[in-house]
Amino acid sequence: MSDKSGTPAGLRERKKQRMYRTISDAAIALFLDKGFDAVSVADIADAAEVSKPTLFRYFAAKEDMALHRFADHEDEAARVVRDRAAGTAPLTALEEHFLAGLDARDPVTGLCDDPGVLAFHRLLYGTPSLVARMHAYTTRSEEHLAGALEEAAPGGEHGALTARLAAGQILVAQRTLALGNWRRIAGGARADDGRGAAAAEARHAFALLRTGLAPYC
Amino acid sequence: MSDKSGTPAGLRERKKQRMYRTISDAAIALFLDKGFDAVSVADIADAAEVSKPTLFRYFAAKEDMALHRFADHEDEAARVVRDRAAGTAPLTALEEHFLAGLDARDPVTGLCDDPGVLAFHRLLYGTPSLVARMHAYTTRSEEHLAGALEEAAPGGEHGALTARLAAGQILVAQRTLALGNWRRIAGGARADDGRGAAAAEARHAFALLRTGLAPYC
DNA sequence: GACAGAAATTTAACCGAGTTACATTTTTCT
DNA sequence: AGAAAAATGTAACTCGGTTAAATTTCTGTC
Repeated sequence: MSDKSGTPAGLRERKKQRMYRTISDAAIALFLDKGFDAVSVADIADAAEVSKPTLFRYFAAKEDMALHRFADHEDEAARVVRDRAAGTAPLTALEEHFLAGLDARDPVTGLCDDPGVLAFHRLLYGTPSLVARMHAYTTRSEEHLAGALEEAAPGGEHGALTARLAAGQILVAQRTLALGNWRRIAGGARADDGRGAAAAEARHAFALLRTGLAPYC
Repeated sequence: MSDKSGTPAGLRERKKQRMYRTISDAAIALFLDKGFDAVSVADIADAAEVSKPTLFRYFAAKEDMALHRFADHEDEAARVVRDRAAGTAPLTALEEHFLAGLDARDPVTGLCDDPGVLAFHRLLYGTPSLVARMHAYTTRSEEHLAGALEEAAPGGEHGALTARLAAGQILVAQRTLALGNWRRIAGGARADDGRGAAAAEARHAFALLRTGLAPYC
């Protein structure tokens, strides 16, 4: 039974996948309860019922046990660009995707007052080493998006450079919007009440991306 | 003799300043020679002739011993905006400053083939933990620039948001340009030969900031 | 110029993240 | 069933960073 690539039915693979989740869940539960720095990897190993070296065969660093879920979204922006409807501009697709995320209270938009999500975001932004580690994910995200953008509008005098610049600017805009939303939520605002303002801000940010930084020219 | 703030003539203060440099210099020399990970903080302590706890009373982390010099440039962009000539737009001032940096072979532009600078950049970009740590500096730089931009063009519907977005976009553009320049230098190009292309790229990037991401609309 | 008190340094021990070597178990393939 | 391969556990280790307490060095006053 060796079905090559595609859907690996290997029992071992599924066990590995399950172990990822088990460790990640145990770690996040502990982090939320006591704070990142107050939890040792030995505590996590105990909770997940594995040994310490095994922990680090699944995750390269303690931080990744908390951030694992972000890895899945690493190529989200790139996918939105690649999977956009024919005739739709990349920026339009990204804007609509972000606005849809706002409506769905997607945690990555920052506009989400679910207590669990709120606690997780507080953990994230409140722990410098997690913020630092997340930057690595952002950087890869940027590279993926740059690749997708260059496919979308290839050539040109500075095609590759333009794609990299645009990718960086788009992601920095999304990050800025999400941080602003989260700050309001963390300050006690309710997601439902902030939706209108958040959408207006998002449209403003994308308009700025489209038409440039006129206020500073 | 207690001359308060201003220029602290304290002998102790000057000793402290000197110690910063001594440690930083010793650490960077060792890093360049053997690589960041192959140097232990004990090695640095020996070279700087201090004890390990003293090391960490001067620097919060091993990474900061290499990055200390970047802290000085943390508010450079903000200063350029604040100190611009009357009647000059912030973006214009920043563009001219970057182009001047290119001409001066300023290391922060990436266009510098001085062997020492090249080796340092190779160390920097080749060491993930240094890249991660540098992100903290970038973030603070962004906040400073956002503050300066809001002073420059206050008010507006989304004034504060616009300033934060612009700051992020400007710095991501500079970072992208510098990385591109460095990659060419690291690939063997000479700074003198690359200056024209680098300047063209810089102008292109700032034009994009001014007029928006038309290619993706 | 001696002296009391504050600040900086050293020593030694400690904690936690991450790694390594090796023996043991579990899974896969034949 | 059985051999090869992969995953796990144990124990010990390295290294970054911190802490406590004793000691030295500097500052300012009488």
